[in-house]
Amino acid sequence: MERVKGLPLFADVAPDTFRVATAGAHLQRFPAGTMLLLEGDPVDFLYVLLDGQVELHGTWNDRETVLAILRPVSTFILAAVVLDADALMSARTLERCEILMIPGDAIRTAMRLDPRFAMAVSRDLAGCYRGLVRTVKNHKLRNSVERLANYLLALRAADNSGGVVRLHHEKRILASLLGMTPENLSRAFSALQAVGVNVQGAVVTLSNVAALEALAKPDPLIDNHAPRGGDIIAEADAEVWSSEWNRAGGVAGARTASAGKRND
Amino acid sequence: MERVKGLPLFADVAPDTFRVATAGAHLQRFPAGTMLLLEGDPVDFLYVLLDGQVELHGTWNDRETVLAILRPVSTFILAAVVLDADALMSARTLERCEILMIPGDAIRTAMRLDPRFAMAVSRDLAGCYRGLVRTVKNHKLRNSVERLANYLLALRAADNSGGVVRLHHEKRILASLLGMTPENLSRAFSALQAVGVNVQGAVVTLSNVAALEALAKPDPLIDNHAPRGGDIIAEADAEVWSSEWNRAGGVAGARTASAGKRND
DNA sequence: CGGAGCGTTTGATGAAGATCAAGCGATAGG
DNA sequence: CCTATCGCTTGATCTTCATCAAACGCTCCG
Repeated sequence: MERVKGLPLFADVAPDTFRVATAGAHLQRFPAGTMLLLEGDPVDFLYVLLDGQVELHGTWNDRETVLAILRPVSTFILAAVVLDADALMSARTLERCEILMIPGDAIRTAMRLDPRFAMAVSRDLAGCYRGLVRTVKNHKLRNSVERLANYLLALRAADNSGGVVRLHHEKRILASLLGMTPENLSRAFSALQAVGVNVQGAVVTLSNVAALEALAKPDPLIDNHAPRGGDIIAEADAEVWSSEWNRAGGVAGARTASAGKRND
Repeated sequence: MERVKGLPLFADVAPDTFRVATAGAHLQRFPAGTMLLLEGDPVDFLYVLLDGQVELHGTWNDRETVLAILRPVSTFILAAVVLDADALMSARTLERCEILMIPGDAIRTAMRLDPRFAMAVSRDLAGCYRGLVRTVKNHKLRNSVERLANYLLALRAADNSGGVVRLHHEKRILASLLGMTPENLSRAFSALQAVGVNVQGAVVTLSNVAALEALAKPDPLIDNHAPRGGDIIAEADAEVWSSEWNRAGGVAGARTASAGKRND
């Protein structure tokens, strides 16, 4: 429960509101591979992932694509809860998970009672929205090798790791997340050997980060390199971090220069 | 000003809040082709499009893609305002526009004062978020001909038009929005001739809607066919409409059947 | 009226990515 | 220990989409 109170969503909230919101909430454990929610289902609960990994995916016409992979602590399907609408994504556990389920009614009631909570919900949603904007830009503006290269750099930044990065998921899931087939992910990795990327199972070594960056051309307006863990847990925090880092000049103002050039 | 008060964002709000929020707001006219905002810029205002068309786009590495096209009445870059973050998208007028600009501070202050307003902001953001989820699914799960087919059907539903649909934008902009080149949009239109689609400038005639639907396989979890205009102006309203329509069974429960099949 | 400019279309070609098929390598179970 | 399974890789082939080039049709304007 303390971990829940520590969530950005509840951090700034009056004790009464917290009680209202978490009334009827229950903690539940799920085995790996459990369908938590099927797209099209009405959404009765806000889910808070406390431990494990959850995959959000969408299907159409016998095709399936992974839309996001969540790691603790994060909330999901908040948007559907706010609107009391049907889920647009399905949710499935990738590992054994510990999840807090908060009734949607309680959330909506708490929002009406406490403007600080409503504000926190807005911030959370705004963060998720901006995350999706980044996703769309990533997919429409880059090819698959570029997406993979930037994914590796983002992972490096998030985990504050040096030249060795660990993939957190199976490669076929990563492939779907990045919008390609497992075969092409494999080929994309080989293509990145030329810039010092080597793969051994889940362990990826980046022996030439400069070359990788030259190929990837990471952009703070697509890739959020906020270091996760510590202060930054919610998307919203990462977004604010990104803007501030950007304003402070980022990497020697590299972005500023290119922004000026674009001003034609 | 009455049109602003009529926005879902302000509809349910106390008069005091409305005054706070619109303090310092000013109405402005812009000619066609004006850059309202460049990605990476700090966002000082919430924009409310009252007349004209605005394009939101993103750039990377000399490539550019259209992310959304807005028509009145709609607000934009609300997410950046809520977080006081930098813009992730650039905004450009496509025609002469009439735009209300509300200082971001005023919005954030109003949210803290009035939970109903904060709730309205949350609903708006949730609606936009779900719109983007639909966009991502559309792009990752469908090829270009399928995207065009569904775009035409959505246009038909939105405008409540029969077999004749009018494109609201230049084809090269539509192409970018749908994630393809102008050349391929042209070819996609020719491919759709086989299912009764004919193009003459901006006028598209759908002489065989059944065949078009068989090819497009529209899905309420990707395509929101809420009829725009009338009650439904904001994305959030459209989302709620979609869920309710879906629960009521939609087109003879077509969706329900396929959802059941997916339950394997 | 004629021509410049622009958006669109059409065709030819090339690159990126999907699919199909087979083989590799680890892990789990008999 | 052997083998079945599963995820991953590799190669060959095909589809989809982008690019390049040229022509068409339209509007605007001298």
